[in-house]
Amino acid sequence: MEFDIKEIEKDAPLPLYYQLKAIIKNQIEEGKLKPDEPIPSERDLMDMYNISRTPVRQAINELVVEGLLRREHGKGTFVASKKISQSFWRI
Amino acid sequence: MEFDIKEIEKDAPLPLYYQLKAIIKNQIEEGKLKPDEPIPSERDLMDMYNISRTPVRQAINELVVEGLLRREHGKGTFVASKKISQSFWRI
Amino acid sequence: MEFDIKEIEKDAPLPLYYQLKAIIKNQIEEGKLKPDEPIPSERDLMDMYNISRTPVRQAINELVVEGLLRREHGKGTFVASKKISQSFWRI
Amino acid sequence: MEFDIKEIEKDAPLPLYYQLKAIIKNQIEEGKLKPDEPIPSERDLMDMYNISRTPVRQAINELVVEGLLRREHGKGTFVASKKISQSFWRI
DNA sequence: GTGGTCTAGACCACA
DNA sequence: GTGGTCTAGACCACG
Repeated sequence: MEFDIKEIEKDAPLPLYYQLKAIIKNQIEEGKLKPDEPIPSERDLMDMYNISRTPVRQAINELVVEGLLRREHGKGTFVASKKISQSFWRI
Repeated sequence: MEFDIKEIEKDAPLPLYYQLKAIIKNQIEEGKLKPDEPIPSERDLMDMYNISRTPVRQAINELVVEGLLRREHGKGTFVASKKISQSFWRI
Repeated sequence: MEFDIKEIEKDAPLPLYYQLKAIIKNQIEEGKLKPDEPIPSERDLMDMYNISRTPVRQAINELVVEGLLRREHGKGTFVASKKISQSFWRI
Repeated sequence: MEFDIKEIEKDAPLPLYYQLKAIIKNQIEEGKLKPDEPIPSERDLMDMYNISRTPVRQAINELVVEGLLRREHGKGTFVASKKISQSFWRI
């Protein structure tokens, strides 16, 4: 698993969660995060970007809803296996 | 000893331990588990419901506190003998 | 709030949670922790004693059952307000 | 970590724990198990040799006393780091 | 950023 | 071979 810690701009006009969401989404689409691989834990993301829990969870939540990520309680958050379900629900 | 393996819903809004607690409680109250009979071991409950030991122990713990179960180290967990103690502690 | 970080002995015959429970209990009874004051967070206690969350929670759980502590989700764990409830439940 | 599952003879005149102890000792001395490496868990050893918990623990206990193994609660049992302590205590 | 729940293990103490 | 304790994490629900 690779995870680039690109920058988040705290003064940017874009919400923190939105920037983080874009970063994660990018890494999935670029293939740096592969299906069924774990992404960094919520706590790690908080520390990596020095942001609080709220934007981290909002970013992940939306990516889960969009079908790009899958959470497993007590285990972690993973890149979704297939993009089928994603496009299915997006209709 | 009979023990029905009703279903636990992993996506339910109710915690796993709470669902398991309700199942055990139910079987005691329906008389499927009788006083002084053993319930399945913690490891068996883990396997039966495909859950981890933590929710199993929490379910049992609470039923012990409520006076419905009694643990015996090295021997097992049993349905409490009388309901007297139970109602006694309930005020 | 004062909290003395007395020692926990990892090789002691007493379980870690039991030692921690005694430490907290002591400080309440000595008045170093006063009613409605918060005790250190679970994660702080983990760090202070270099132990895992399990014994920390077990120590606190038992003190809650004994009426010495009160938890507030999202806020913290506090010394119980009165000792009345405590002795009440003790019979 | 390598661990050869040599045979244990259940009908042998030697106690099970003694045979297991010899097997583990052998693998440490042959260097198949290296310092600070974990040995198989107690449960795994039970399953590997189809023996009960008692001989497994007795074998490990004695190797701990002899300074060849070191236990870490909740983590595992490891080959001792140095043989110094071992010979030290053996005097 | 707390407490609440859970995973997936391990060793320990008691029959 | 049970229940008891512990490790080292994770995500969840609530401020």
